[in-house]
Amino acid sequence: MEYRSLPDLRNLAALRAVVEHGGVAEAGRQLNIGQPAVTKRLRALDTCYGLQLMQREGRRLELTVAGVRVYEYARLVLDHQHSLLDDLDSLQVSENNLRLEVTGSIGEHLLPELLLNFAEAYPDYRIQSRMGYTRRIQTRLATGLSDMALLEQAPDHPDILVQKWLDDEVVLVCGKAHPLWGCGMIPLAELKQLNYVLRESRSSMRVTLDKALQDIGIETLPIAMEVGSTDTIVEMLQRGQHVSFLPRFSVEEALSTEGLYRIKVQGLRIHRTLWIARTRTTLNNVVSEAFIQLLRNKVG
Amino acid sequence: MEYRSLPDLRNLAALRAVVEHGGVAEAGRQLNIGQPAVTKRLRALDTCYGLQLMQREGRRLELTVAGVRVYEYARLVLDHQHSLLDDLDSLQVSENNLRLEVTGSIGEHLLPELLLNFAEAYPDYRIQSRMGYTRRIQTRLATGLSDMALLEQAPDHPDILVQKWLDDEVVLVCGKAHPLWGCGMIPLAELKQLNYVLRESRSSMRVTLDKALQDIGIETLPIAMEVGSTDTIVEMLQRGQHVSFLPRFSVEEALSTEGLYRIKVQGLRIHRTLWIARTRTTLNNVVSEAFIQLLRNKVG
DNA sequence: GCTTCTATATTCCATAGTGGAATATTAGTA
DNA sequence: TACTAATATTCCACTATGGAATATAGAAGC
Repeated sequence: MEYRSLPDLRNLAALRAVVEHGGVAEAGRQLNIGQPAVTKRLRALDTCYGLQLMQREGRRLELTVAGVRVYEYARLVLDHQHSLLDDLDSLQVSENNLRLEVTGSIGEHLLPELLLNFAEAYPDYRIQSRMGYTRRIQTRLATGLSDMALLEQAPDHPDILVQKWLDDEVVLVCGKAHPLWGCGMIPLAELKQLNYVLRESRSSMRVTLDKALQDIGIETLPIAMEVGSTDTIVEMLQRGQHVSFLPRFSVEEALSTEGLYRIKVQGLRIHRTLWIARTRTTLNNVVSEAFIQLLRNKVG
Repeated sequence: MEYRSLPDLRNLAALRAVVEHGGVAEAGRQLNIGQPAVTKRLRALDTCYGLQLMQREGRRLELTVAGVRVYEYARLVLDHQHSLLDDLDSLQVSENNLRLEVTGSIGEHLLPELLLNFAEAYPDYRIQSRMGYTRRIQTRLATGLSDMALLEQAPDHPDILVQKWLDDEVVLVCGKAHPLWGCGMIPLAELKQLNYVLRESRSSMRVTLDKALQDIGIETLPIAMEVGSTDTIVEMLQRGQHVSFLPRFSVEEALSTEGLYRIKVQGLRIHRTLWIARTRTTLNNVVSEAFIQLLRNKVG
């Protein structure tokens, strides 16, 4: 490779900043360097690639066609550098630290209390938690970037150990303004009459739901919208236009404070399991033992 | 972004070289710098990421866990830099230059002669050609990285104009050692008795072939192997174990020199079209006009 | 046209970083 | 213990970097 002609990453960062902040001076401010330094970095990039990457359009600088390519490269590289740092951070394994990953719904609705309880019970141990998609979490477990995960789907990977955690249920709910509020039990056939807002179709909850519905012969529901967050769906249900299927644990609170109503459906009961997944490396880890202890007690 | 703490790309290149050439001294040789310089670059990377990336195992340097991540990042970044340079090269549009892309089979069997003829007829014009997969070619056309393409499949994109070029045919062939050499016509039903080596299933030829076979009620053939290159397949056919379906234009020569034999099949004739695709920007381009002229004449 | 305003480009300089030559250090090996 | 084949360190000439001050270019007002 043309070692001597490699661009300087700070040149690329400068280009990116100029593009994204709309000017050399502002870019300099963002990068904590002066305006002349930024100008010189743009020059250096031009020279490095042998092309003009930006040109003045009036008093503003615009990317040239080549500039666009380089800018995209800059973004790619800098974004990856960012997530590299993140990954390296996750590699800092320590004896008293557990790197935990959870799915979005679990992170929103179950994790906060768990972490508080844990911190109280084991003040010397630390849990480093983050949310992510099931897929990504699996990868991170498998590649040693995390120690343990709480999931809505059991991963199937030779290096990942799974155990059951909680029984959950997918329930049909509506808001106070909906005609079915307080309706009691409805027949199965009525499901097709309703108007749905659901989590996106690749979420674990949807996988369970779609399979369960298919089992009882319902192939499609009238879905008005697919949304990425449970809380947003709960918001939308308040309007009274729609109903939704949601995991029970995530709406427990709304149900008890009467923010949502659970519509029972004759002959429909969708059970599922929440899972604890971990890597072999955590088998003798004290923090993970303590945390699993706590996970089990909270339910017992 | 942490502008001041960005790694130097040459540090990453050094890391990569050390890993891939198995030593600091050899890496230095590859990069045309001395061994001390390489060592210092490794040091600098360690400092930059705050972690040791390689450590001595005996007299050899091995990547640490963190080192593996950084090495992967280095590869990503440097490889993309490489293809960025390639792309920038393709942006060098000029009046007398045509950036042409062709699929593998066309590039191997039809292009060489076309280019020779063109160079002779229009010594002042230049054609810059490259081979690629249909998918990638379409993208490059659409994003302005190339001007024209010769394809086995017509792209469906609003900015890409297509016109028919040649009629082609997909034919069944075998080598001299095969029992069917010189057999004349065989019945359709015998197709399932043969043993096939075909182009990979996502190639344009296969798309045509699979569709045609399906139309006459043949869902699957006994495929012994899928191979990425027509020439390799022709090699393999010489062994006499297998037969193959191949585009006629790519075996024309082998058929006439008796390197291959075409097995006719009763009631099976698979026609298809080869296409000329180009972007709107080439509409007034002199080189593209001349080239299309030539493409049409060669066929008449 | 002339001035003013705002943004980018240039120049000059102190300083930090780079690569090479020579040399020290380390781990394996006879 | 001496030898060998690696990597690490040191020192130095040289280049590149960023800041302060200053020049220049385009837009807008008069």
